[in-house]
Amino acid sequence: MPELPDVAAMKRYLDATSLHQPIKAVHVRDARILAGISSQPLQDRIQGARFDRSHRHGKHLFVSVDDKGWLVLHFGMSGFLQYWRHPDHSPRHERLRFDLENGCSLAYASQRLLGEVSWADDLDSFLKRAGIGPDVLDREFDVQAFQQVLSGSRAAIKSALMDQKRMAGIGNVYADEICFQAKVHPKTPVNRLDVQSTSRLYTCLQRVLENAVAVDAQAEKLPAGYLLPHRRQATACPRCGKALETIKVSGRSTYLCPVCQEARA
DNA sequence: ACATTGACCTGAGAGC
DNA sequence: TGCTCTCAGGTCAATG
Repeated sequence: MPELPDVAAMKRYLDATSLHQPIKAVHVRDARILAGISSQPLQDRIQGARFDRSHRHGKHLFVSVDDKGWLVLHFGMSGFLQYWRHPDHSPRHERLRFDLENGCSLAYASQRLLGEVSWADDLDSFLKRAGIGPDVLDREFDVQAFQQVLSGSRAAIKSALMDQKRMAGIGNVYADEICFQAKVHPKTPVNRLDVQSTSRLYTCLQRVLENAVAVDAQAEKLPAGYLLPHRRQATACPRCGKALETIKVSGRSTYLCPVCQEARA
């Protein structure tokens, strides 16, 4: 689930529920989720403090803790946040829980443990050290920046879109959507894209992600004509009605319309 | 440089 | 019901 729009929705959720409350207790329910910090130091830093504000970059959510540093949340394939009031509503795969002063709790849950929770003293150095590229919805990530991070690549465009070192935020599902909207075959090598296709990809990237953020990443609320809600049913192309195709690109399941996204390479 | 594969984990769902 | 197999929206390392 958690690509840029999903993480943006979780940021909104966290901001609306959990900021400015003193944190009474921190429960590490499964320490395997922690990376680069162990339970005790994490508890020491957070217990008694408050979450000030949050910041999203790509698929990472950073939560400022009393301006002393950042709790870093990455959700892997199956992570999410849940906030609740009554004690028996904790989510199934709760890995980390914060009990707030107001009696409510915020949990980081993750079935598959593929994400990780860590700590950063400074955002920029964290991102730099992790090699994470620019956030694709950052103002500064304009079409020139997009061309720049693609230049010299011979990779399949879908793989390049998903490469967090080039640009951060796009995952398997939205990469498919962007290619579909731009009418580009996901396997097209980057160096064989013409100027029009590249700029169309950029425009679609922005529009798709902004639309998804606007509806909190709820697939059923996306505009008509999107591919995403039809995943897994492998039905008909929402644009031309022809049968959708399922292939592998860099080992990942890929949905496309072979008519609308005709391969030219 | 790039694709592929397997690993990391834990299920859900399909097929038998 | 229960078993086995495949698949899942992320990323990393090893290999060709």
